[in-house]
Amino acid sequence: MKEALKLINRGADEILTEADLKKKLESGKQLVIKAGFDPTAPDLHFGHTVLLNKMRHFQELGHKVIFLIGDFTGQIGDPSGKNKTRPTLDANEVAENAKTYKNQVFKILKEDLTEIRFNSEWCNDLGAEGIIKLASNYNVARMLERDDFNKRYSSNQSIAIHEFLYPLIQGYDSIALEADVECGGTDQKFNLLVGRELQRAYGQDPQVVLTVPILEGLDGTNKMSKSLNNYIGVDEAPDEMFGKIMSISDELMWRWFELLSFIPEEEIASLRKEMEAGTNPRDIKFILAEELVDRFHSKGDGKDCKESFLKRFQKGLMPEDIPSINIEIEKDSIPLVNLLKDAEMTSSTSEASRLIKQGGVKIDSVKVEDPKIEIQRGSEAIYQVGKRKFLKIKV
RNA sequence: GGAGAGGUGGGUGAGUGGUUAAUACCAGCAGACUGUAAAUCUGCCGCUUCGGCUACGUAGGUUCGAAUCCUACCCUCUCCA
Repeated sequence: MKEALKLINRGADEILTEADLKKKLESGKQLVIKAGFDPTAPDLHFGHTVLLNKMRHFQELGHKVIFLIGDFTGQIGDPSGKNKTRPTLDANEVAENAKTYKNQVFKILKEDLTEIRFNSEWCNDLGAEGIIKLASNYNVARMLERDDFNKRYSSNQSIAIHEFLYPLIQGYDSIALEADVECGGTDQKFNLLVGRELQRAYGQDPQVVLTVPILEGLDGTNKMSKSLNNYIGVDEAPDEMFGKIMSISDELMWRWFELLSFIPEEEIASLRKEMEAGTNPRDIKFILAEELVDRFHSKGDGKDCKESFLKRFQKGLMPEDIPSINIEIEKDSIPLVNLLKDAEMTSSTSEASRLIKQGGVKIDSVKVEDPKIEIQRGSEAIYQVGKRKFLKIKV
């Protein structure tokens, strides 16, 4: 029991309440562990894995994990006026996204102890009556306690009524699933607590709320998210993943060790001492990068990445596995700027021309000086844009 | 329903008829320096067939000329009912 609690506590931000958790664990029954995911963004990144790791811990203790896809909530769409219109998903897209999730989550979760569910299963039948009944169990004053509502309310920004419904529906999911524990990021704390109260109102044993810290993205300050483009996807190629991990700040490295690594805490502490004693922080970052690449690819890939990384940057060599593409052209030659755009190495010809002027474009390791050069048909070369983008293009 | 305030490039936010593709800051990108770190410095930061073209909520209008003036509409916020 002590060990179980220790495992669950590792990397957790808050457990509400630990006494309740202990009681549930002691009951000896298989607990239902729930966590919700957005159906519109099926690509998991490292930020999500903090949560998945925690769910995995419960599985190690024999409990059942429910990976809940909020397709019902996703259908309602746009949560706040400013965020544009969120595309509403049809059943096919949802199924497609669920498949993507499946391919990704089982890199961490145990398949036999995981159920993938959709909240439309029960929400579609809720009806107006059900929603009103649900809403009657909560009140506006409490709702306004939620941090983001509070901020918007006091700074005179709009809060749409249906935004109040989201936490309620999320809570209803817990009722439908009879969840024993719900896990989520710290930013979900309020919503998770609503679930707790609603379960009580519906005569259920309230769920334990477990929050995990939000992982900072590559920039080191903002939370990792796709829209900020500061993320590492679990599906990314080994080299890409390795490179991105190496590019994080030393500060952030320790945070990632804490939240993503499975290395025992004591060992992490001694690594920190090593660094203070003069070890190159880069070498310590290698340990992190290797571990994570191994986890999301195959054992040994991390080491390979490290080797090619060293080759590339210490000796200034090209990476080994450069993807290559063919570009068809109509005339006998094509301006370089257009080629780069067509190959999607830059987003526009203007950007390409800018980068060339700034010395950021190389062909076969030779810096391009003239933004107007043309590439002849039949040529094949390795193009480099910036430090990280390499592509072999055959014209 | 009434009165008022406001909607500017990824974000914050200047700009009230004319060198304004639009001040400034942040973010982002490239280069230098490094450990593909941070910090710092430098440059860039709408698109283009390089002739131009399209941009300041939307649609019209006034004008030689509008983000700036007028009209209608849409949206957000405040106060009153």
